[in-house]
Amino acid sequence: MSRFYLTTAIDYVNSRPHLGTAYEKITADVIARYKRLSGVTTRFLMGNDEHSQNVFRRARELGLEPLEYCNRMEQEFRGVWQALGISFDDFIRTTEPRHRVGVTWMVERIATAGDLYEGFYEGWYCVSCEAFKQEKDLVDGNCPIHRVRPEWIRERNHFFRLSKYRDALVSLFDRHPEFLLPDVRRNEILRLLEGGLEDISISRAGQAWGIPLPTDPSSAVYVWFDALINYASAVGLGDAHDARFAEWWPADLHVIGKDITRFHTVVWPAMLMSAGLELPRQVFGHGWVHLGGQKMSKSLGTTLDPAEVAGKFGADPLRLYLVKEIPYGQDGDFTWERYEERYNVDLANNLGNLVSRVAAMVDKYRGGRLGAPESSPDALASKASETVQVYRRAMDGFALHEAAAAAFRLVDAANEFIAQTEPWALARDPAQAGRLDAVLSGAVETVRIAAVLLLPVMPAAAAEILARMGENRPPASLRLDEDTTWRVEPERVVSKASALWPRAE
RNA sequence: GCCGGUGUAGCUCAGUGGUUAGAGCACGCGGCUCAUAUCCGCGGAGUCCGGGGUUCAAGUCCCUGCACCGGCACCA
Repeated sequence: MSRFYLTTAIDYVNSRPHLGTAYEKITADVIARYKRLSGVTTRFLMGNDEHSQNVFRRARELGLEPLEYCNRMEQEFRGVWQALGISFDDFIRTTEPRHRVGVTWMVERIATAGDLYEGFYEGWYCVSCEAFKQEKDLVDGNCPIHRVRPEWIRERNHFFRLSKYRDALVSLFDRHPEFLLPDVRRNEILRLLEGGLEDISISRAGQAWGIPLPTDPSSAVYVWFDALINYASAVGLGDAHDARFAEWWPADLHVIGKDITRFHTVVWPAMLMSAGLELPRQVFGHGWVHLGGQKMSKSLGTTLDPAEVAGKFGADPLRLYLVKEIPYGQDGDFTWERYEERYNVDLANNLGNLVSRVAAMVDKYRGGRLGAPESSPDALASKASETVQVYRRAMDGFALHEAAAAAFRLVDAANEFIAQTEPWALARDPAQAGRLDAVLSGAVETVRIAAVLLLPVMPAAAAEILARMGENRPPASLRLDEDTTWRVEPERVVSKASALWPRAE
């Protein structure tokens, strides 16, 4: 029995999720739903990253205990994900005991392997920020936020022997070109590896907010070293006899933003190698969603609340836009103008209107009930079958945008078919009754197949369309193989209802 | 600075060395009336960033210039 374990990056909780964060979860959700539709046992993990000094500071600003603050933020995040129809199976928080167990185990294993040593981390430290600053981030030698000169601090902490794993990583990329997609990200990492690796510090001294380093409890595990481990701790890392870990590790796919590729394809595999664990099979670094050509930035206030966007036309139109209009792996752009355009074209005019006209004709000419057609439109049936092929190939290669576009070409084919066969003319001629049944059945069947293909992208809308087309099984029980095969039903009950997506002006 | 990417219709973008370079939107014309003023068909529209080169043949390959974007290790 095949299984698929996929994850997204866990999110800092110092502010509510923005559209870019939502983009990652939506595309991962499309992949998860596609796998389930394909009959693959799927586990989809998401979560929150809570051990950050920014989170600690934010909580204090609000006069809250950090954990109390994180509890509130968890509800905020879960609320947004629910509104967007994200079908995660598990949600991990890095403050959970199961994560602490995993991190502790991992650090101990790495230490046992001889890959942990004490050293000194040096850098510019801004007392007001309580954080180290990069040289390049300083403005005239001062902290850009507090406008004060940071102190040069030398802090004793613990290093991970990342450099030791350079050759093994080069070999990994060599043997598994598919390990990191898209290719542009892979090339960047290969160049980084060519330049050699330095060991990295994985602890911070004297921080109370974090997981204590097992080998030196006065230090905390640095936040991102802590964070990466969530993928494994969520399935029971830390207990060799945990059945869930044996079942689900390694992950099949980490979906992440392109900015954190290095952590996932260099540091994380090295950590796993050191600990003697299997490596994730694949990492996909998606691009950014820009706003009107501008990079989204919290500090510049150029962010967009996904709940606000979903509030306009619903979650499914937003999901469709992000999936279909942005080639997966590249950067994309969101503007309200373009969003409204795509809503009107794809949903109001094409898919929505198609559902309306088909249902209306079955209602008007056949009282909502279609008998067995004497024949089936072969051209349309082969178009459907060809579309399914294209769709599957695209989805399997993470070309989510092409898969969505393929489904909409089938919608176009149905509209074209109706224009050519003119059911309204057939309805006027009693001698053409059999032909009318065949035409209407063919149209309904095409809409049904298109809706099955759209289930991963627009789960709620596709389910509604299926119900209107007379599909009475629950969407979760449908399977891509059998349920996208052209059918000739002895009877179809089609329901007419209000417009799915009224045109926006 | 080094490395990489992008530049194609008014807009957003496709385009394996091989007829007359395509799609969607926008625009114009025609058709239909089942449908959410929707749908279907036809059409106008391009110095494929500039310059050189390879080739029987270049939007596509090579060199070069310009413009914009990204990456360059403790930024999830």
